[in-house]
Amino acid sequence: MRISTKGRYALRVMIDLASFGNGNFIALKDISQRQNIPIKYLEQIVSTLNKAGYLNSMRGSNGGYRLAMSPEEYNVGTVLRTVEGTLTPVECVAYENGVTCPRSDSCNSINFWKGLDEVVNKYIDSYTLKDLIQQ
Amino acid sequence: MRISTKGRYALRVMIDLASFGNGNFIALKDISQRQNIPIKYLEQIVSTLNKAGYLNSMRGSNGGYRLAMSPEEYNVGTVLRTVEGTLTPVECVAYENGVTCPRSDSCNSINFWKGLDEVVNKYIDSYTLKDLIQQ
DNA sequence: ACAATTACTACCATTTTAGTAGGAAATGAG
DNA sequence: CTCATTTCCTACTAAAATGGTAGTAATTGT
Repeated sequence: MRISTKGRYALRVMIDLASFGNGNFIALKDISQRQNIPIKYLEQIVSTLNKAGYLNSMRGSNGGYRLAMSPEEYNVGTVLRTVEGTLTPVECVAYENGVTCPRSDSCNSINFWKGLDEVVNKYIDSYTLKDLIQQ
Repeated sequence: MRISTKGRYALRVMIDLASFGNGNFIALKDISQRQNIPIKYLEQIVSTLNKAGYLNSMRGSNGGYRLAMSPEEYNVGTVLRTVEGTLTPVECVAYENGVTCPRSDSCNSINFWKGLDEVVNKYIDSYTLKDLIQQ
């Protein structure tokens, strides 16, 4: 039931960009130093966030990343789901379009798990990046 | 953010005992067959539940396990936490008696994570074993 | 005595996590 | 135009966690 470093680091990157960015491009080198996260690992995480459209990037000297939107427009849940892949507590909750678990007919717990998935997502979706910065 | 097989299997064992037990001792062999879970793996999980006092056991022929209480007295959250170890989304939330994360002074997210921990535990604690059986 | 069952402990293959590593492509500065 | 700096892309890897297997001792009813 743990959030991996990818999820935690992703939030820290977003918080860092929101706090120190001010609309300018920030190099990963700087974020890496401030947040004490290996730059090569950061690259991978930021790449995912970038492809998802949450960041703007620029190469070359003076390059870096910046937020694509303002902090209150980022939903923490969206960011976490993007880098973590999925947050469903059990696999069957993630099943789609008609696929069902082989045990589904005798399963007593599916509604319990779906409910857990719901409260988790509802909670993390109730936070924006701005909320985190203001802590 | 996944619940491991230990947690899922533990719930299925408890549900099985509640459904087929009727106060009698049920051998793991039977539960293993009904639930299609390897008996040797079940032994480990059930051992944890037994040591926690949730089950009564008897050795020898006609031996097995039975619930130590009635289904409505079991809290699903308690069972899950017992077999899964901890359910905290990030390590620092589990810290106790004064131990703090080295980043705690610059951390914006601790309250967010604590809140997540709370909604998860509150939800799973709102279910009893009886609730699951009645699904 | 013996078959059936729990109790205990060690081991192990696979998957996931948390990185490392190397180089290509782009970009601004000089 | 060249060079330092930075993102972009892909492959690799050590360590930990997961999901079991395996063997054997102890207990109990028949």
